[in-house]
Amino acid sequence: MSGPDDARSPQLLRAVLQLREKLLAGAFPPGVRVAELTLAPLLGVSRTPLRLALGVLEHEGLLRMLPSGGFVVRDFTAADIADAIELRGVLEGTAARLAAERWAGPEALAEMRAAVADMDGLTAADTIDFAAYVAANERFHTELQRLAASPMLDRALTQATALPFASPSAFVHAQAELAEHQRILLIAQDQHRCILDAIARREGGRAEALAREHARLARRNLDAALTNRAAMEAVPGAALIRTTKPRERRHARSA
Amino acid sequence: MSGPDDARSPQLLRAVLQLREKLLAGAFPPGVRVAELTLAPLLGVSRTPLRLALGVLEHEGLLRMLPSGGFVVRDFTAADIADAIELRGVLEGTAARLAAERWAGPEALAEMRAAVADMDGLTAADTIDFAAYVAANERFHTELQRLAASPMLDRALTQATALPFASPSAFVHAQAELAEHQRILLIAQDQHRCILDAIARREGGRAEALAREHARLARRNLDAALTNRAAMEAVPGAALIRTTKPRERRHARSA
DNA sequence: GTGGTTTTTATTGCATGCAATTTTCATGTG
DNA sequence: CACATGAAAATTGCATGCAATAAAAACCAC
Repeated sequence: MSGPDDARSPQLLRAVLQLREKLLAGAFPPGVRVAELTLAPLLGVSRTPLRLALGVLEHEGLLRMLPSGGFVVRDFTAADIADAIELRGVLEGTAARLAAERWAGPEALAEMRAAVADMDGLTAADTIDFAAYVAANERFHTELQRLAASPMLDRALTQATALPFASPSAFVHAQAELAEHQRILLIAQDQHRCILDAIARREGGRAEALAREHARLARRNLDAALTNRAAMEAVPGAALIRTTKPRERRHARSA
Repeated sequence: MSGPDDARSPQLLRAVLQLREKLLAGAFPPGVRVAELTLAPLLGVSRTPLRLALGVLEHEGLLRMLPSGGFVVRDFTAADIADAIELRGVLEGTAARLAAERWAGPEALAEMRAAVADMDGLTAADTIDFAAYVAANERFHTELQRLAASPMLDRALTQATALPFASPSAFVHAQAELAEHQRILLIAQDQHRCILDAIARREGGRAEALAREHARLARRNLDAALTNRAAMEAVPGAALIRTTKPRERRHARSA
């Protein structure tokens, strides 16, 4: 799902993985301070790698740095999420355009064609295998990124999709709770086909517009999920979404 | 120039600033390993904050992490820089579009108007005050970002412009060395005016297209500078640009 | 001289102690 | 009861020691 966490040392990796999981699961409510001395024994690592991990998670956007030092759990408004999705759309649109302009060789689009074919089969079935669909969807988006052949764009996309609800598959599970999920999935799949077609024909502008609109589908899912409690629960990182007004948290105690 | 380095502790800040300056000045050639024990005394900080600083610079893109641990100085191809500029164009285009859609209140555009007026005056003069122009230019781009009112986009733009040659003013100094610099500056200034006009009229699509093309001007400057040694020297971080083929650095010794 | 192996050196990653600072709690005052 | 003041506790940021590991050097066989 998220970027390459590898190439990092074991302790740091453990700390990042565990802490990220806890944060997304809502183990620490937004606004509370995450204290090193509290977390270190909890995660089974020392303060040094833990501090690095906190920096990583801050960079990912899950934590916010305090001016006086230390970190607090971030919260996200619906507007934040909408903007994150919009940003992903812009970046994937650029990836689609670059892919259309840059692919070369007869086999260049084979992998993407395979991913689309997979999803074709899955969406045609009566009951949808969501896990398999998510896998194929990720494959499609990863391939899009690869075809763009732009390390700089890679970096930007990695950061943009690091936020859990900005990832391409963020709302797939939530869709299962929605009445119109079958219809939405069919539309998404048609967009996949059209994007691939535009790339194959080197229609960069069309590919970009389509990829943007494809992300907008996630935005619509967000709007739908915001009025559907069961759907919202299925969104990763739901615990970090601010539902109430900027309420006065008298004492946002440490955790 | 770059993002908010504040809110970080003094030692870390010192390390980041000094090391970044040294890297951009070319104190360490690309490919060499930056060893903590070598740098710590050089920068006057301990290894702990230095390690954090290395992480920051890696995130900025100036350093690359080795699988075996440690960091090496990155190098950049012309294609990398072109893509970084293209990416900035895409993001600033999005900022311009959002600004057009979102600004409110009679005074919202005052600051941007002032920046444009400043540059109008400066470009009309016989000899151009480059320092003042750079300042006004930064003001314009900062204001564009503010008007977009999107924290997520802010993050992406901050990362994208962190690379020295991707910053909006990266090639202004290099322009001074080019024969056609006066003409280029006039074009750039006209683009500023048009972007502002499009935002004021809420013509989002036009604002986006203009901002993209505005970044393309930097791309043209890059192409020009690549064939002009004096101009290239004036580009920040020129020492990190790979000019030769991926030559075999037998022993890229530590520094 | 070249290639492979062992020894030596250098470097990173981690743990922990300490001082400075911030935050919290308690107390007193209007 | 609100608010300012001061003391106590907690927390961060930094420095440094140590073990594991990677890189380099030395060495030897061919």
